[in-house]
This record gives sequence, C-alpha cells and structure tokens, in this order.
Amino acid sequence: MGVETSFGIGELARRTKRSVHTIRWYEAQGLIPRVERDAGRRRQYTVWHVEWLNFLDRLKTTAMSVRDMKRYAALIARGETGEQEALLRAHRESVAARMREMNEALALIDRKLKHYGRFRRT
Amino acid sequence: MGVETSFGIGELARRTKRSVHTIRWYEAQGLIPRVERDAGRRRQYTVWHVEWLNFLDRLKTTAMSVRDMKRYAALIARGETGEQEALLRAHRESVAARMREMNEALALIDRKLKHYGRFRRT
DNA sequence: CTACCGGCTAGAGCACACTCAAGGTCAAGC
DNA sequence: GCTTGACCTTGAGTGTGCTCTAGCCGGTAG
Repeated sequence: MGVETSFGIGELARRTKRSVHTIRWYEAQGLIPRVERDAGRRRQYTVWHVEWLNFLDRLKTTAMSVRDMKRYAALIARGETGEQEALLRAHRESVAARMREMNEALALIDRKLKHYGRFRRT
Repeated sequence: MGVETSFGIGELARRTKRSVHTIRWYEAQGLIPRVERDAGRRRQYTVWHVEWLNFLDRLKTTAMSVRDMKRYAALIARGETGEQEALLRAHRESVAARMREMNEALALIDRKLKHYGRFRRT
C-alpha cells in the first residue's frame, strides 16, 4: 500500500483506454512530454499523463492532427505558455469554423430528409 | 451555341473543383452513378452530376466515409428511396452525435483558454 | 503532316494514424 | 533455476483517401 505516485505503461493504457502499442507510438511521435524512466529503462507515468492523454482525446475529437498535437506537446515541454495559448486559440477558431460548415451540411441533409418524407405514406 | 446538355470530365472537374484524377477515382470507387460514355468511350456528364458531387462534398464535410458514400450511391443507382432515406437518417444522427462531442470538447478547450487568459497581463 | 488537347486505363506512390510482430531484457515468485 | 509477466526496441503491415505517372488514342487547328 502507500501513495502510488507513478505507474507503468500497462496501467496508463488501462486508465486512458489505449493500447500499450499506441502509447509508445504517441511518445515516438513526440505527443507525450515529461516521460521519465526507471532503473530498468521502463517508462514511468503519473496522473498528469492520464490527464494529458485525456486532453489529447479532446483535441482528437476536434480533428487536431498528430502534427499539431506534437507542436502543442513541444510547447508544453518547454513551458511556453504564450505560444501554447496561441496554438490552442487558432485551433479553437478552426474547430468553430468546421462546426459552422457541418451545421450547414446538416441543414442540407435535413432538407433532403424532409423531401424523402414528403412522399412517404406513414 | 445551343443548349449544352452534357460535357466532359474536364468541365465537370472545373465545375466541382476537383481534379480529373479524383473524379475518375470517385467513379472507380462506385461513388458516381449514371455515367454514360460517348462513341469514343469518353465520360459524359450533366448538371445532375455537378449537383451530386456537390452533395457528396456535404457528406464529406460531415465525415461520411467513402464506403458509406458508395452505399448511398448504389441506392441512388437502383432508385431504392426507402433505403436511401434510412442511410441518410442514420448518418444524420451520427453527425449530430459527433457535433455534441465536438461541442463538449470545444467547451473544455475554452475553459483551458480562459485559464491561460487568467494569467495574461493585457 | 504534325502538334496539341482532352480523354482513356492500369497501376504506383503518398500522407496519415495507427497496429502489430519479432525478438529480447529484467524482476518476482515458485 | 525456471517460468511468468510486464516491459523494451525496431521495423513491417494496414486502411483510408486521394494523387500522380506512364503510355496510349482520337479529333482539330495551323
């Protein structure tokens, strides 16, 4: 027992619902900053990494590319908060724009569906 | 002069802002129904195809896969309006769900941005 | 006649985001 | 001391959606 402050890659995989393969791949791509190793060269993670990967999920949900996640991760690693904010703000705007487009497309789809409905019996 | 009722692939490419390559690839994937050929085996298109490709753009904007576009195109080719409607309605729901997720993610990003803002000087 | 344009097919190549296989290390438990 | 399990690295393979190359044909203008 005791206060578990760090854990291995298997545990991180369970906590973030990713495969161990994927986590190593993410790290190789530069998406995971602040990864320490123990004496046996095994990766050690903390709750910070769980939260970071959860946040990456949100960025992914909003269609951020791995390339941009890598840029953001690099800024986190260097602590450059100004640039972090700029990147995130730019992403926010592109997401908002994409959502406006999707809304328009959805409206068109709804008009089509209404049209189908017009000739339905029920 | 005269009423131009059909045109070639180059013109379709210009009208739909795609490359000729891409249009041929779309057709090979089964995404473009009702394509006739002239005596020289050249593809002939009409305004119907322009509208169809514009609609495919909307489906793409809403992240429909080529696989599903192909299914929809096949239903168009066979005139099965009932199944067309079912497919489109299912897509509509998945888009709505994705947009809800994106909205949540956007809200989280906005909270992060607010946090950055908290420590800014201006 | 010949250059050019637009079109044709088959198939190779590419960017992205994983996903997994092969072969090995290392510590703990029996 | 041997097995088990978690971990390691390198690198190959996969699915999606294009994008382009090579080599060819056929009609028109100079």
